[in-house]
Amino acid sequence: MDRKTRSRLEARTRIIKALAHPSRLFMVEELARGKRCVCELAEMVGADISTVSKHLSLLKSAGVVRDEKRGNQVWYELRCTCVLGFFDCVEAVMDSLAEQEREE
Amino acid sequence: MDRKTRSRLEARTRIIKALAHPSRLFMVEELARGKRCVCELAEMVGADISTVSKHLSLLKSAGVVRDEKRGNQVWYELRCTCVLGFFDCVEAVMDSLAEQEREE
DNA sequence: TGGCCAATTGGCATAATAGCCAAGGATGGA
DNA sequence: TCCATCCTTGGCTATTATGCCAATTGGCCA
Repeated sequence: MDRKTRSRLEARTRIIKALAHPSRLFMVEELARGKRCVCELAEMVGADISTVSKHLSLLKSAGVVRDEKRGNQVWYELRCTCVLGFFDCVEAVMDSLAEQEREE
Repeated sequence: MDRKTRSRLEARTRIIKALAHPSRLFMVEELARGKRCVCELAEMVGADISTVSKHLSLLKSAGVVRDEKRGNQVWYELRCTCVLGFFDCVEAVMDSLAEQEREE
């Protein structure tokens, strides 16, 4: 694996890692329905606001979401709805895994 | 976030996490071209065989790949090619991120 | 049986993540 | 100006992930 390939894969990995957490998946699904502010998401996720803020910051730096300040609130929105396409595939893999386990 | 939702998201997370590593991405792309044995992949990735074996074991338990013993070798193959669809989306997110950075 | 090769597993050290509390910065209203 | 609210950041600990070496398993062949 040469340096160029590795660098390309690391860039992809940053985005995939950003999605690889239950709370972040939850927020992405929620943001697919519309903009939400941090305190709303924190309430829904059921974690400390600082934790949720860090999750959002991570999603933002990965390019998955975008933020917008309004007064003293910060609203987040999905930047790329194609991310939702991930989930269909993930479901397919899960079905495939279930099938595999039945085989054994 | 209720218990049922969390459990569903954790299941999805397992699969996404399995893809969230440069070497594993590399192997998935390589397996998209056809079956490969562990030593071939280890050679290509440029890591210790034991490391590659653990990566493959992780991908397998996530349901992304399947293995098949032939003599004293083990061949791996993609179980669900839809995983490749991830990458198109990832590219889109990366483009979107580049755009975001130009804006700022 | 003994030796070799492929692969997995155990063990360990290091690095990266996650989550909370506390502190700080910004905004809006009284 | 003072205070409350919203959010982010720093700091810390606990957990998890990574990658190597060493040891082990399993198959093949002489």
